[in-house]
Amino acid sequence: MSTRKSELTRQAARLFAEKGYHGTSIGDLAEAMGVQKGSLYAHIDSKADLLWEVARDGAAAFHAGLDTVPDELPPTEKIRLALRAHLRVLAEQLEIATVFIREWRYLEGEHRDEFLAERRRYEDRFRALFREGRELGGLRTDLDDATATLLALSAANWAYTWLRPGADTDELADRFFTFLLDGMRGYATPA
Amino acid sequence: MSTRKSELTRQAARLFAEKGYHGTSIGDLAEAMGVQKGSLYAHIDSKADLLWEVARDGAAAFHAGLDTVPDELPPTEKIRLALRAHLRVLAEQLEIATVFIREWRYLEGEHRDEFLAERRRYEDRFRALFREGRELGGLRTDLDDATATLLALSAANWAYTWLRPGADTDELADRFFTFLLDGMRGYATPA
DNA sequence: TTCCCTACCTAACGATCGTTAGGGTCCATT
DNA sequence: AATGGACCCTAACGATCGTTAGGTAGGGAA
Repeated sequence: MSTRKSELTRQAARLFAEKGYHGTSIGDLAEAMGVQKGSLYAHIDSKADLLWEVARDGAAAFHAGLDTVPDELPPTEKIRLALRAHLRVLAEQLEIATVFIREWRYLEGEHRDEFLAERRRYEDRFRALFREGRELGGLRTDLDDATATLLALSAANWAYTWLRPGADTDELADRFFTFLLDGMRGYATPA
Repeated sequence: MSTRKSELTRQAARLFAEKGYHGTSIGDLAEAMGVQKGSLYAHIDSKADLLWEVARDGAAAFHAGLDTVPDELPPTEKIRLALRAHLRVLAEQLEIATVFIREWRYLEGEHRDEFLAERRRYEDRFRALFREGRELGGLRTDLDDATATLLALSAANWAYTWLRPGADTDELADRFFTFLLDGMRGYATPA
């Protein structure tokens, strides 16, 4: 892949995250590249394709994050590392991640279907960790793992709205993990 | 307020939520109203004003939700009811809530500032509940209430992406509440 | 030297954008 | 009968939209 093309998708991710897909014009992108807007079509077929490429890169980044979690660890430890991986991708590639989380919905047709499949697969991989934790130990045996996954992924996804690039996401992920596992109830006040 | 005007803001909320603010044209709005696009300007000054009105309605709805939580209850109970209120607003006014949560960022100038102030105030009201829980009992005395609030509000906000109108949000809120308070760790596996 | 590829240019296309001006119709109130 | 307000129309404005066609400059490979 040529240098110029990858620079263009980088700028696209930045602008789509900042101004939204529909709020970003081809002219904006051309200006960011220091080029006339017609010149962009040497690199892309359409604006929609650009969105697709950024969204696809985002999906790949999040999946790659989960891939770093070793298989043989205890389930709860894998959940902790999965949270770390998710937040790390978010902080290190915030603009691409923002497109993955928020702007993907402007995809149309096959691209949209393909994206949704990848996104569902990512959520399923996450969900499997909680099921594993319930079945193999670490988590409560009566765990509602669908709700548990929802809670964890909600926290993980919403972070794109407030996470600052360069933050210590490992420490933050561990704090979230502790909350999710142990809760926040006071010791002296049972149910 | 005239019937037509409020119908227009209703349609605006619906379309902004569905297609995004920049993805919705004045022509789309006019078509939804069964009217020529120029005719809309008898009711509004600009498209931006319309976004502002929907966002403001959203802020009012969420604040009104928190207002229903009685003051004299135990802190943890207030947190449970606050979660219920938030999810109820979400489910009952999903389109307005979506604008409140996602589309507000296309506001500009004073409207944007005013919105952000209301939003911050809402988060502060939420945060106060967790601080109260730590100080007055119910939550752990060593609670990191900033992170706790973040976790709860993340779950509450992200719900706009998957919540279906008409869902039993009270039961769902209680499930989230139980998770947040008691965690998901298994009894046989202490830290 | 010739050839091709990458990269960008200029110039324009038809469509659509948000917005405005001026006029018209209906109806309730006076 | 006259008034005024709510509501909508037509027609157009200048700007901007995404996209295309055809041409040019430079550099590395043949």
